[in-house]
Amino acid sequence: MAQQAKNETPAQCADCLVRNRAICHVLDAGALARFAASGRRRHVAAGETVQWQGDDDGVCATLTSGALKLSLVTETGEERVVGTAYPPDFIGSPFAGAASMEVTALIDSELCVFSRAAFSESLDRNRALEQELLRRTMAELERSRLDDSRLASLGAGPRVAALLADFSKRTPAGCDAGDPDAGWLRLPLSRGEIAALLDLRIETVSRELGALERAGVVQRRGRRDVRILDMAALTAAAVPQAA
Amino acid sequence: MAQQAKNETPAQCADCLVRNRAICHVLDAGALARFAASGRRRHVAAGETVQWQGDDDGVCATLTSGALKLSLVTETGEERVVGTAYPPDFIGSPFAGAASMEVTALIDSELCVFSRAAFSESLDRNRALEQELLRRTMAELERSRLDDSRLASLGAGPRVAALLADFSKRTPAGCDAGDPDAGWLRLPLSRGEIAALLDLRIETVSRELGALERAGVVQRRGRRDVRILDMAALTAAAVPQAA
DNA sequence: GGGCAAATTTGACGAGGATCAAATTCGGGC
DNA sequence: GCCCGAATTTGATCCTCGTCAAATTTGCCC
Repeated sequence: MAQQAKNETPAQCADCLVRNRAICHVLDAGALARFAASGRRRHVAAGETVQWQGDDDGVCATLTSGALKLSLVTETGEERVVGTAYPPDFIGSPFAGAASMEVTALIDSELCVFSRAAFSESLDRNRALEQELLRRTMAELERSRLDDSRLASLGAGPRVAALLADFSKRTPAGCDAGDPDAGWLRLPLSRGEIAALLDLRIETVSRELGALERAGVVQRRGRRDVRILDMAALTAAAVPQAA
Repeated sequence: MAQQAKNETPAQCADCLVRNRAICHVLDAGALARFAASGRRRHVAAGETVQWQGDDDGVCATLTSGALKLSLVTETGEERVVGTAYPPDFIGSPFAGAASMEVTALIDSELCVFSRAAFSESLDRNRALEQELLRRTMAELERSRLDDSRLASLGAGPRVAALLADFSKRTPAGCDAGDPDAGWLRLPLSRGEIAALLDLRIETVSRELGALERAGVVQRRGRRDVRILDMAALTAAAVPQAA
C-alpha cells in the first residue's frame, strides 16, 4: 500500500525553501528533475513520527523546514535523544538494514522524502550527489563529535541556556503562528522532551528555566512561550564558569 | 620538504594486517596498486602525534594496527577527547580546511597515510572507494551518536569498567611487548588520559580502579599493568545498576 | 465559569563526583 | 642502591543534580 497520500504531494523544487542549500543543489536541471520525480514532499505535524525504530525500510529525506528529533528507546524503556536535524539536513541511511532510530518532528515540518531504493539509485546515477552526501556526512560526524564532547562537560544551566539560544536562532524570528506580540518564542518541546534532549531531569530543567527568569534573562508566559530579554546574558550563561 | 623518512616506508599491501577489512579492500588489483603507490606506511610511537589541531593540510590514513586518540584543546587549555580509532578505521577529512583535531597514537601504531590531495584524487578515480568511504562514515556517525548518548547516562564506575573491557578485547591477547606472564595488559594511557577520555577526574578514575581491584575483578602491577581476573564481573560492572 | 487531569513547579534530601589537600608510590638517573 | 620529581592514591568536604513527595498551575472539556 502507498503511504497516506493526504500528507504527501509531488516534490516541487521551484518553491523549495532550501533548494540551493540542500544536498540536491549539486544536481543540474535535468538530473534534478529526475531526482525530484522519485521523491515526494511530505508534511509532518509536530510530534508525528516519520520513522520508527526497527522499521524495515528506512526513510531517506531532506528536511526542508521545521525540526526533527532523532531518538531511540533503550531496553529499559526510556527515550534517548541522539541528535536533532534542521533544514537543510539530510536524514536517513541509504544502506543500513532496519532503521536504528526513531525520527520525530519537533515542530510542524516539511520533508522531501525518497524510498531507500529510489534514493540509492539516484546516488548511483549522480556521482555529484554521492560526493555531496559524503562531504556532508563527514562534516556532520565531526560536528557531532565536537558537540557531544562539549555537551558532556557542561552543567545543567549552560545546557538549558544553550538550547534556548539555539531555538531562538533557528526560528525565523517572531513569525511563530499568531503571537500578537513579537519576540515571543513558542517552545516546540515539553519539559520532558527538553529533559530527554539535554539528558537532564524534568525538575532540573524547570529549575534552570526558573533561574533564568529570576535572573531577568528571559520571561515566560504560560507553559511554552518564552521571550528572551537579554540575549547577551543568555549566551553568556551557555558557557561554563558563568555566574 | 618531505616527511621524516625514517618512520616511513612504501605502502605494501601484501603483508597489510587489515587488507581485507580496510577501506581499500573494495579496489581491484590494478586500482589497488595505483592507490598504494600514492601512500606510505608510517610507524608512530605511542604518544606521538600524527596531526596537530590547526595543521594546514590534514592527513588521510588507514589505521592498520595500534590505536589512535582524536582530541582537541579547548580555549581554556584543557584536552578534550572526542573519539578513538582502531584498525581498520579510516581517519582524516579529504575535504575540510585546516585540521580540526589532533590525532595521537595511544600505543605504537602503523598507518597507511596519504596526502589529502592524493587521497582526494583516488576518490575521484575510484568510485567504489568513495562509496565505501561514504558507507563507513555513515556507520561511524551512527555509532558515534549511539555511543556518546549511552556514555552520557553512565556513572563513573561503568565507564572505567567499559574502557578496561574494551582494551582487553581490542588488544591481540597477551602479545604486549615482552611481558613474561600472559594475561597482563599494559594500559596505553596514563590516569590523566583515561580521565580525559571518559570525561572524569584523575582522582575518580583512580578510585574506581581501586574499587575494581578491591572487588577482585582486576589485579594491578605497577602503574600501568592490569590483569583481568573476572571478565564476567567486569562486563557486568560496565552496565548501569551494578553492585 | 467550574472542575479535572496532566504538566509544571517547588521543597527536602541524598548520592555521586568534583575539588582541595596531603600522603604515597613509581620510575629513572646517578 | 639512593634520591628526586612526577604520577597516583587517599582523605575530607562541597556542590550539583537526581529522587521522592507534595503543592501549583495550565489547558481544556463540559
